[in-house]
Amino acid sequence: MTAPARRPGRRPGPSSSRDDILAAARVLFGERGYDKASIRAIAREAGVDPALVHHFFGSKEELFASAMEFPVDPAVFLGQVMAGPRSQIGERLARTFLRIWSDPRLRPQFVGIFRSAATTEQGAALLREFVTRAILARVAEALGLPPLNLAAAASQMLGVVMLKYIVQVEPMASATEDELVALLAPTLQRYLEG
Amino acid sequence: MTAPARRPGRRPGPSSSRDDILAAARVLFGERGYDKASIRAIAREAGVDPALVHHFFGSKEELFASAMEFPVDPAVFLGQVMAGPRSQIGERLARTFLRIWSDPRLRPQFVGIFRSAATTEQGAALLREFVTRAILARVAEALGLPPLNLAAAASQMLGVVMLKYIVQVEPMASATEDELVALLAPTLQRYLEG
DNA sequence: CACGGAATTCATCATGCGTTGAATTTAGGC
DNA sequence: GCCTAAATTCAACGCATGATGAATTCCGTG
Repeated sequence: MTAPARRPGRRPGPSSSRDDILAAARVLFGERGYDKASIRAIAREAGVDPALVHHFFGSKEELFASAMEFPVDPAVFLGQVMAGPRSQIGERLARTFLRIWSDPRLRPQFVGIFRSAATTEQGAALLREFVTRAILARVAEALGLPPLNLAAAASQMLGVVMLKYIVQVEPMASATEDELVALLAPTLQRYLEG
Repeated sequence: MTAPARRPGRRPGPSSSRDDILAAARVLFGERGYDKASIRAIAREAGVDPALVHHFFGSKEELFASAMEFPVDPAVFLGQVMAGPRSQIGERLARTFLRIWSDPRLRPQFVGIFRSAATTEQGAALLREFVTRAILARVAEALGLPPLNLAAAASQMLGVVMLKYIVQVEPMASATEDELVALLAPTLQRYLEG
C-alpha cells in the first residue's frame, strides 16, 4: 500500500486538479516561502504529477501569481474601515485588519505574500505596488493626510502580524483580538488624525 | 584577462580570507536571503574557492550563524535607551533604533536577520530568542510593564524597518530620521508608559 | 633546513530543482 | 460512434547547489 501507481491519461469524472493545485500552492508558499516551496512538493500535496502544474500554469512564477492574488478586495476593506465616525477610525482599522488575518482560510495566503515580500525583490514589488496604489494613494486622498502618516499606520499593522504570525513572539502570538485592538487603536487613531 | 587562474596551495603573505568570507556572506545573506545566497556566490564575492568556505565554517548553516551574530550588544543598546528621563524614553528608543539601522555597515546584517526570520523557521527562532530573552524579558522587568506593551513597541519598530528597508515603500523609504522620530516617539512613549 | 600544520584549489558526487515533449486516457460536440 | 481537445502521467534534460576528499603551496617552529 505505498503509491497508488496511477496510469497516465485523463481521470474519469469531473476534475478538481486545478483548484487542488492552487490550494496546495497557497499552503506551501505560505509555509515555506517562494523558493523552498517546490513545484514537486506542491504537486505531491495536490496528489498530482508535477508536469500537470506546468500544464495549467505555465511556470512557477505564474503559479505564484495565480495563488497569491490578493484574497481581499481593497475596496471592501476600505469601505469597512471608513464606514463610521472618524473619531473611531483607528479602532475599526485595527479590528478589520486583525480579523482578516485571523481567518484560517486566508492566513496562508497572507503569510505567503508577507514571506515573499521579505524574501524576493519580486515579492517585495508585489506588496509595494499593492500598499502604494490600492491603499496609500486612495486613503491619503480620502482623508487628506500626509502619506507618511498612513505609512506609519501600515507599518504598525505589518509589524504586529510579523511578530504574531511569522516570528510568533509571546505574548503577542497568543494575544486576543480585543487586547490588540485596545493597544493599537489609539496609535492608529493618532496617525490618522494628522 | 579573464580569470587570474590561481594555483592551489596557500597564498603568500597574511591571509584575510576568513574575514573576507564573513563580509561577503553578510552582504549576500542580506541582499538575497539565506537560500538564494549560495556558497558559490559568497566565495566568488570573497575571491576564494567555494571549498575554502567549508574548510573554515563547516557548513552553510554554521557560516550563517557566524555571519549573522547580532552586531550590536543588547546591553549597550538598552543602556542608551534607558539613560535619561522616563518621559522621553519613546524618543530615545526610536532614535537609537533608527540610527543603528541606518549605519550602512550594519544594515546588511540586520536585513539578513530580518529576511531569514521571515523566511525560515530557524531564522524566526533566532529572532524570537533574541527579542524574547535579550529585550522583552529585561526591559519588562526594568520598567515594570506588561510584556504585551513591549511587544507592541517592538512591532512598531519592526514594521517601520520592513516598510523602509525591505519593501521600500515611499514615502517611508526616503523619510529622514527626524521625521520618523517625530512620528514614532509618541507611539512608543504610550506603549512604554503602561 | 626539515617538517607538521594551515590555507587553498581542483575535481567530483549526489540531490533536487524547473522545465519540456511525447505518450496515454477520458470528456464532449457533431 | 467519431474525433478533437483537454487532462494526466512518464521519462528525461540541464542546471545549480551543498558537500567531500585529495592534492598543492606556504607559514612557523625546532
